[in-house]
Formats: sequence, structure tokens, C-alpha cells
Amino acid sequence: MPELPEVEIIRRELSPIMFRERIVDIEIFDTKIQLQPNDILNKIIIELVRKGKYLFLILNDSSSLLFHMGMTGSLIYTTARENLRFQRVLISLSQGFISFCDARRFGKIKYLSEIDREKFEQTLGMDPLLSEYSWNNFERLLVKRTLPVKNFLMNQAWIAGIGNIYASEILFLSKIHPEKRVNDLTEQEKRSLFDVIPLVLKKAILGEGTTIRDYQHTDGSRGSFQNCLQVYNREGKPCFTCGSPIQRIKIAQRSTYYCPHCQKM
DNA sequence: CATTCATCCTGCTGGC
DNA sequence: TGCCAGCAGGATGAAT
Repeated sequence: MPELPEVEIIRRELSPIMFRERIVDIEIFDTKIQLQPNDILNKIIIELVRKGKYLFLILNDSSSLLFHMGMTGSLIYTTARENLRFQRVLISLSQGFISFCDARRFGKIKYLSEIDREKFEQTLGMDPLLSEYSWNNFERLLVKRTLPVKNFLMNQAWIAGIGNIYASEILFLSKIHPEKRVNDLTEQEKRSLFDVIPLVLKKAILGEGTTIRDYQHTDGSRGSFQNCLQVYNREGKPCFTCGSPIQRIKIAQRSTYYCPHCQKM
């Protein structure tokens, strides 16, 4: 489900709620999620950190709880204890409750020591909203790559945070065909990509995230950026720029949307 | 090393 | 109304 913008929204909403809260209890209703309650019980949350699509709850002994939403995961805050649909984990805080709900069970929660968190963060590529995102680093990533540019954008080891929706959106705004091979990109196209990536992600955050079906804010409400999407989920509809019908193709088994007129090979 | 592909899950939607 | 194929915001490890 959530890509970088949606996870960032979750982080921003939960930060003031969870800051300095104690983890009083944790209940796990899904055998796929393996946590030792003793690792985290009675620890205090001192910070929420996001990198790419991952969210870390940093605890007062510098260990952390890592959340990944997978396709359908959400974190819901309630003031009273509730049984929510698809609830997999329930964390009781000193004040309030956080439910991890996840219909498809692709989401993950892991306990990490400080060392393990550092190691894990190193496996992720640069986050387009952090200062590590630079033209030098970006340019270096592109060298000698022959895969389609859409696959390049979605590899979390190179750039962290872009998923299937925003990959299509970024390529539309950059006027690049999603199947174009990275080593065939012109200098201008590379520059454009570099600039458009953070632009689209920031706009999506301002637009409260994209809810096609499952994404929810931490109070259960929906995003609104789905109304601003240029190509994703718009097969057959007219391009907002030129009126040509938006095409849907499969790249690496994932639906990919583009305008055949505005995005040439 | 770089790239592609099947697989993990469950639920919803649209067509017949 | 009921059934079933096809689809879904992701990541991984095995195969090529």
C-alpha cells in the first residue's frame, strides 16, 4: 500500500501522539509477526523516523520497532481499545492504542537493536526527501544500467520510497516512456527525473496521500491525492495534457500507466 | 554482477 | 444472485 508520502503522513500524524509514550502492552494476532514482548515492553518512544517506505519507532534504549506496511497495512490510533477489521497487532500506550491492520498480511514489524537498524538503513538507497539526495549520487546510480527506467525507480536499494503509483506519475511528469532503458536516457531526461521525483512525492504529501482502496490516515480517513493523479488508474481516459487515451501495460508484472503521445521512447 | 520472475497473502470488483 | 477470473500502494530469493 503506502509509498513514501503515505508513510510520511503516518509518521507526522503519530509523532505527537506517540512521543514520550510508554509501551504498556502488545498483543499479536498474526503468527507471521514474530515479536518478543519483553524486547519492547515498558520502553518509551522517543522519536519516529522514516526512511523510504519504512517507519522506525525509536525507543529510549536506542533499539527500535520497524514497521513496513506492505500493500495493505495501516496504523490506526484510537483512544479506546477496539477490535478493528484486519487487526494484526495492538499496542497499548500509556494513553491510547495503536492498531496495525493489514488485510493481505504482507506488512512487517521487527524489533531491531541499534546496530541492526544501522545495518538495515544501509541496505536502502537514498531517500528523495533527505539531504542525501543529490545529483552526484543520482547520476552515479544510473551508470551502466540497462533495465527499464520504471524498474529502476522502484528498486529500494537505489532510491527508497517510490512504488507503483508514483513511479508512473513521476515518469509522466518527466515525459519519459516507462520502458525506456536507463542507459538510453538523455542528459535532459536524467535531470528532469532527478527534479521531478521529490516534487511528486512532496505534492502527494500535501495532497494527503493516495487512497485507491486501502490506504488510511491514522484516524481511518482517506487521502485525496487520488484525485490529482495524472495517469495511474486512468487507462483509456484522456491525457490531461494532450487528450490521448492513457495506456496500461505490464512492466515486471505491475500495471504501468503512461501517455503514448507525451512519453515517447 | 545485473536483471527477471514467481511467490507470499487476502479481499474486492466486474463480467458472465 | 452467484461464481470466478483478474486485480491490488511490496519485497524477496531463486533462476537466468
